[in-house]
Amino acid sequence: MSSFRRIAKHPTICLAESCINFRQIKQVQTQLLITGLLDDPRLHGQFVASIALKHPNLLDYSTQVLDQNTNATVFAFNSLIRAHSKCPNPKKSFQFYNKMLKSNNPYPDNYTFTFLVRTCAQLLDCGTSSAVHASVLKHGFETDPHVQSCLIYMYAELGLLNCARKVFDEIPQPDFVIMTAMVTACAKSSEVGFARLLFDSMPQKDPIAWNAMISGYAQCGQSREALNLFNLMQMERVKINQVSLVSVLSACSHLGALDQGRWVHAYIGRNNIAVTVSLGTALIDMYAKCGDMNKAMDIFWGMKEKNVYTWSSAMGGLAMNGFGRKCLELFALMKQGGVLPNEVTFVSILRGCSVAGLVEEGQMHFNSMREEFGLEPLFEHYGCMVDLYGRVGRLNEAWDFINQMPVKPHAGAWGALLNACKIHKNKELGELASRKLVELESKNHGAYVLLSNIYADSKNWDSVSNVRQTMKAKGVRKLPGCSVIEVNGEVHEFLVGDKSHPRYCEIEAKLDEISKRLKLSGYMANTSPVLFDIEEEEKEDALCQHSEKIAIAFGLICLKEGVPIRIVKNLRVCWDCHAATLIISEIYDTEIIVRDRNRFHHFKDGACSCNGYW
DNA sequence: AAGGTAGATC
Repeated sequence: MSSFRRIAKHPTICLAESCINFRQIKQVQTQLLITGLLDDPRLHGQFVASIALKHPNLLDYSTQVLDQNTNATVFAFNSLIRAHSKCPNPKKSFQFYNKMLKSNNPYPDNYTFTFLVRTCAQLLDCGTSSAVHASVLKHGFETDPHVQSCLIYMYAELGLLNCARKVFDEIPQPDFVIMTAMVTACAKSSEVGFARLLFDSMPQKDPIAWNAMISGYAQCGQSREALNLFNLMQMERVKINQVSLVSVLSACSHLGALDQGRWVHAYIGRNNIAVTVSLGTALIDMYAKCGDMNKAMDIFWGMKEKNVYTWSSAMGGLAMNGFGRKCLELFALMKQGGVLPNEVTFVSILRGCSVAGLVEEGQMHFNSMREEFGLEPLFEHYGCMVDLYGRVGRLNEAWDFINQMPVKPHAGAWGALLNACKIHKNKELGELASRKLVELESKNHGAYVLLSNIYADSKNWDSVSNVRQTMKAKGVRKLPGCSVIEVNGEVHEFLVGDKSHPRYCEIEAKLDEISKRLKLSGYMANTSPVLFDIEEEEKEDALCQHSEKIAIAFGLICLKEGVPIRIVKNLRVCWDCHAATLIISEIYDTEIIVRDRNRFHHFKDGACSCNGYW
């Protein structure tokens, strides 16, 4: 006979788990009381656990039930600690722990500590966390692998990689779950290189370990590495699941790699992979960030279940692609559907108002954040409001808004004002904004570049070179412009003045041709974005070397007629490139879609979706 | 009767 025995759940407990409301639970409790079953500590524990874990809205009630048996088991206490560690007020977990300690009955066990550590990870309070870690040591559970991986997870959440590392280093033979926790911890703290070393040293890796490493790369912005590792995962024939694909799609979104993203979409269909809410959301985000908003919305409407992530992604995508009103329509539907917006949703809403120029509507939504939804506006929201006023030229209101903000204006707010000053050519306010911006972020190249653009607009070359000199003195460098274009699933990257591409001869000839055709159509180079005070002709030459122009030329060479040219740029599109691209889309009769640092530009028949404001 | 590691909106 085996000594293994499984404790079957009492039928009344099964009944308690299937209750759907408080009244039914009360009935079950009465039954347990009458039959005296609640006096049995084991059944009492099961009952407490079934309420606490299956009915999180009745947490307070399960606490009362705990007190109804003076011999409550550690299982009952642990269940309540565990249930509270997942709820909005995780601090309550400690009440039960303290109660156990005070009466010495029952004693906390290794389970107790895994739940307490999770509570700390939820609370994000360093003092509490180190106190709990001390208790783990005091009770001698530091060698329990479950407790160890929870501790590593907790320190990673707190951003204390050194502490996580210390726990890890003291484990003589970490198993692969602990290794995976450490890989995640490193990636979260941007130590993705070390994460990879650990990952490579693992003798065996399950899909979770692979997914942890891939998402680590994706979250650190190392999107190409994420894709490379995903390919390796396939070559090693590791089982791919939804989590793998969500991370890969996120990498595609960052890169703007539409072909790769489409491949993932096809893979899902080919392998009959169930589209979970997060996978669907990742697909929407990928198509939106690659500029194919129609496809993104097809998926959106096709999803049965949608949560706040799904709605926010779709709304953010619409705003980013210039469909401000559609974004607001979606918000109305979201509210009708009973999904509550969060802070991120409001960033999308305010951006939607901004691109559509709907100032009053934006004000209304901004106020509703606090009044209707109890959400405190964050820096981003204030920045969006400055942008909202500034974009339509209401610069004074933007200025007033900044000065009346209840929080200290951050770089984003001044940056939005500065951009508005550039659009509406307000030199005085622009100078002020850029001075503030530089005070906050003395290495912010964007501030200097925008300011020198403002000066260059009025051909004030002395001031332009002053700005240049300040940049040089402070060691501020302009981030080199870089444009990416995908051709046949292959990603081609071009930097400013980049001549390194193997087909540069063809590209140069194409650039020449474009330049001639532009001139024939009456286009005049707007040389103001060139920061140097050089001769006009040289400036024109320098402009032709902007990375997006090189990428467009390459696209015209390689892509079939009728296929839109899609480009992802790391900076904002410059004014000259914008003007030139408008005409190129007309004379070459091609659609050109450019994603810049902020938003999309869909160029077609000589017009752009941004209407000249970006 | 229970516990450890991976994923989406900024």
